[in-house]
Amino acid sequence: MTVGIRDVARAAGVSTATVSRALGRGPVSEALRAQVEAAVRATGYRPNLSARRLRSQSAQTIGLIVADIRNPFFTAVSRAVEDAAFASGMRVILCNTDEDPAREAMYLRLMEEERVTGVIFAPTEGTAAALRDDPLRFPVVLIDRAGPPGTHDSIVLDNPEAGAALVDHLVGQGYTRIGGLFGSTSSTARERRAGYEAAIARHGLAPCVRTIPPNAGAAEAEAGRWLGQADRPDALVVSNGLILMGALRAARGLGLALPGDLALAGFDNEPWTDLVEPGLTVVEQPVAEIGAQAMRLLFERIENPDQPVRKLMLSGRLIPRGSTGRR
Amino acid sequence: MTVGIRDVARAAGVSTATVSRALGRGPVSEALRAQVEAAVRATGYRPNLSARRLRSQSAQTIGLIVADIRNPFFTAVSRAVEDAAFASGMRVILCNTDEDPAREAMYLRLMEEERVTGVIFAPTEGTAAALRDDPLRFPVVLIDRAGPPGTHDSIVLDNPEAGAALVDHLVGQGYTRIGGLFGSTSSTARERRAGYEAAIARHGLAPCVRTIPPNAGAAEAEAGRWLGQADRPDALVVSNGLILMGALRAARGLGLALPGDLALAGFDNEPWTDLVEPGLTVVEQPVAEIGAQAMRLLFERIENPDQPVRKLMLSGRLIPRGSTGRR
DNA sequence: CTGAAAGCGCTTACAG
DNA sequence: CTGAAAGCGCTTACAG
Repeated sequence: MTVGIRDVARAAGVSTATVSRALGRGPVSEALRAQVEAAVRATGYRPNLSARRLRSQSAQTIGLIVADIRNPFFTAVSRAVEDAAFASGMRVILCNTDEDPAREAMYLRLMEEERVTGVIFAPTEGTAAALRDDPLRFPVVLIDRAGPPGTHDSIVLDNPEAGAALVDHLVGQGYTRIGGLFGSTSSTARERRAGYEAAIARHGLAPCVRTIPPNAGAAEAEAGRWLGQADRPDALVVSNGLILMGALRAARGLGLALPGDLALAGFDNEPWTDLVEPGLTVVEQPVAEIGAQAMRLLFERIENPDQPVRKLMLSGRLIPRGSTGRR
Repeated sequence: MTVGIRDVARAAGVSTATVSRALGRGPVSEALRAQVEAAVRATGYRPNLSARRLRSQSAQTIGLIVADIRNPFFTAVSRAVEDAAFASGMRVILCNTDEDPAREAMYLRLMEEERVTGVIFAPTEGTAAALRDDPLRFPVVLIDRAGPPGTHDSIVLDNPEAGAALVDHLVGQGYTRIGGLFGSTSSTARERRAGYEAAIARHGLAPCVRTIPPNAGAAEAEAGRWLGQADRPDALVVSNGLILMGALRAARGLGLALPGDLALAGFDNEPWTDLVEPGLTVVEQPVAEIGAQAMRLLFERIENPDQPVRKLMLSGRLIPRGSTGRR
């Protein structure tokens, strides 16, 4: 019923091998190539990619496994990944894990069964750690969160540096009671926290940290409790864009003025962060660059499987705005 | 080198047919099933999905073709689609078209070659129109933009109703010089404009419309020119969230106060729209519902290919906020 | 440059 | 319930 390569071969008066060569880059005379192309048009032939993959042992497929595509960081990265894949004639399988190790395991298994060309993966800390004992069967580049040193290529923000930069900025603006609200599931949040703590110590200040599931709802609830207390901090550093939004809502809900009652600073230069009043001080991540570089690392790994493991570290850019105005 | 079903069969002391049945839902005795499972574990076997697809003629794959995953509407829809696919044991291939007909055509061809189970597609108007003459070879549900009546299942917002609702609301708040800034490439924008124009006429007002490429930059530029004129409108209705953001930036740039100098209302209840000052009046689309229902329509179409074409129309919800306060 | 033939790794009638 | 065998639709040595 559906037209296969044999039908095209018959219509063109050639062998299936010639059809295959004419459609690929095989050596075919111009005359036969034209006949084949005409036959393809006449029959409406579409090659079956499953058959092609099985035979050629090449899936031409990239897996993209992220926590949640709705997180703007991953949205932007996924777009860059898809663009690079498109340019290389590859398709992208999209997977959301919700930071659930069971879903992560399921999708990693799927990637094996798909015999994917490679995978871009943002793992939870537990899964990343497990990667040491049980390395993946396909080329992979970890994004946003690096795994154990030396096991897989990765591309991450310089998180300690960025966390410290926010503290330094706040100290420079005159704040001294600087709290930190960090996500609890990712190495990213932990590294940003480490940078925060190092800078706090360097300035001779007292650290004050709370950790939460990295979503806006949990952030708003926890920040609401915290900022409602009498001994609340006068500045808050948070570890991602969703938490930043939750903290802002909490401050608004308590009637706290920014930056008079509270300074607020965080991560991800999302378009809304300069539209709110006051604008929010953030560390901008080069999101498109991260996606594009991740694909570059992946392709180079595929090209040369035995090259040493690489870790690419990008610096964030501090964008000071009104939310951290001088105290 | 890689372990196949034959290796598992050998290790389990059974035929490959039995391994296949044990891994699927075929009839296998408990004893043999246990042997097979042990052999799978021992060998680390992973079924080859390309081979399985080729043989079983079932791709278990959904294609998702949208304009740009970074548009929050498509971000949310894609998440709902992936959730539904995951629940049904299917994978999702993600495609961004940038509203480029050439990219749309390329991805539709890819879907044919993948022999996908079905596709969720947000087409440009031109491509949607072409679907009438050359219907797709796979089940498809159009989202956000319906094609020509009766050719494909679709799920859309009641756009004329929503466009009119925004005008009615503005008129009720005392505005009379209501302009419309609409995207130029989608039927969605055209329908919202039609609703705007119908309501404007019904109220005996004068329509005033400009159209632009549907992105924030173009919206900011055009709104900036428009709102800088002496005879500028006192209220603006815009056709999506990106344009809304651009228009807000333009108003801010011109120093126009909302709603005193200008009322502003649009589409998509993105999280930031109630964080800016004043909050922005929007029509909220049931984004998760749209994604989930699209998948339901798709599965039902796959189940029953000959059922009549269905068009599911969902009403938006007007959320009045400060940006359209009483004149 | 071209064709006949083998085979990628599975599933599924078919027969028992 | 189980196995031997055919075949899904391609690509690719191999030989000419």
